[in-house]
Amino acid sequence: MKKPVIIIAGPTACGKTAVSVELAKKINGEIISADSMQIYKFMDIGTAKISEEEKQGINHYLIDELYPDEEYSVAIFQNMAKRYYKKICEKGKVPILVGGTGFYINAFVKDTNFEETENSDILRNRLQEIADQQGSDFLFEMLRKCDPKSCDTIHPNNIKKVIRAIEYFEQTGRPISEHNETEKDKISPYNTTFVVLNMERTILYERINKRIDIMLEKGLIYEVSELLRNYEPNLVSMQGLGYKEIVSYLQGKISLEEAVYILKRDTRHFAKRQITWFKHQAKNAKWIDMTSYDILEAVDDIYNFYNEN
RNA sequence: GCCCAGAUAGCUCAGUCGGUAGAGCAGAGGACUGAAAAUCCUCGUGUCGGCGGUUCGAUUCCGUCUCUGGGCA
Repeated sequence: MKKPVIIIAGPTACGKTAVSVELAKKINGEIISADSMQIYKFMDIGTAKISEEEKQGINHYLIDELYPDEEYSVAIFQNMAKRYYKKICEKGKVPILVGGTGFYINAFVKDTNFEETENSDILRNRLQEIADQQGSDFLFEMLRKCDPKSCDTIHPNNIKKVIRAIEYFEQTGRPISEHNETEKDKISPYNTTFVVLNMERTILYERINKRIDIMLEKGLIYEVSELLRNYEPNLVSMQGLGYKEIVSYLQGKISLEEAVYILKRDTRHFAKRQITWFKHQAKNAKWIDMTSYDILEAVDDIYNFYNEN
């Protein structure tokens, strides 16, 4: 029999946090965060991280576990999430995976196979240099030599994807297209109750704009300036929404007004990309429209859906 | 009141030596399998301010009106 897991996904600012805590209270659950940014300590306001009071005594994992200069990735997430999943089950509690990073959720649900490889920054940098100097098309032709099949699915301009494909081949001797093929149609080892929270687009965008205004009031600028005292602005963590824009402002590259405009706009774009991902990836998920829905109404829906499974 | 400059896509603007128009941004859709809050792809018809005139034909030239900037009184 497959092990159960409840997944609460959805775009940023749609109410995942509040719903998940209420659900956890109701079913004796614990929460694993599937969020690529809330893992970092000291990054609280910009990531809209749940506060201690908001947790209401519910255990949360994969929040505040790494320092901003530590590496985090799907593979690391998956590893840690699996460990916490087991731990929660052993306690006799229900594991709830909550977050907006769809890529991570997929990796957990399908138990995607990530092989152990050593850090390859040198190779990545070398390939990036080739792209910068000889052009992205040149790099793309390099990919064609080792993995022609990937050239059908990766766009030549998508340098990050091209680099990863070449890197994969260099490290494993096999094309990544082959790997993707086998992992793609994998059947989940879990019995998933997959819920996607969503909202009428214009309302969601209003909530995003408002949430950013509140972040500013709470001291986002101070949070970022404090981070800059100990961490480099080029860290992956500092590329998060709310951080890179405020860094640009603090460095005098743009005005505060511009920074806020860009932050709101890019967060809206991000939400849209999240929705696109779940539409395509979260098959047999139950979508709940939160536009005029109460948190407890949503919790009831999820509870019923969970019991049907 | 007078003079000057504008009025074109949701916004900022380009352009048509007269043959009904196009960029950026916004917005929409999509991809993604070890950077994912990342990265990348696709999508542009709108009384060209109103009304007249010239013309085969006006968004483009002329007149006039309205509105918005700026200047002079």
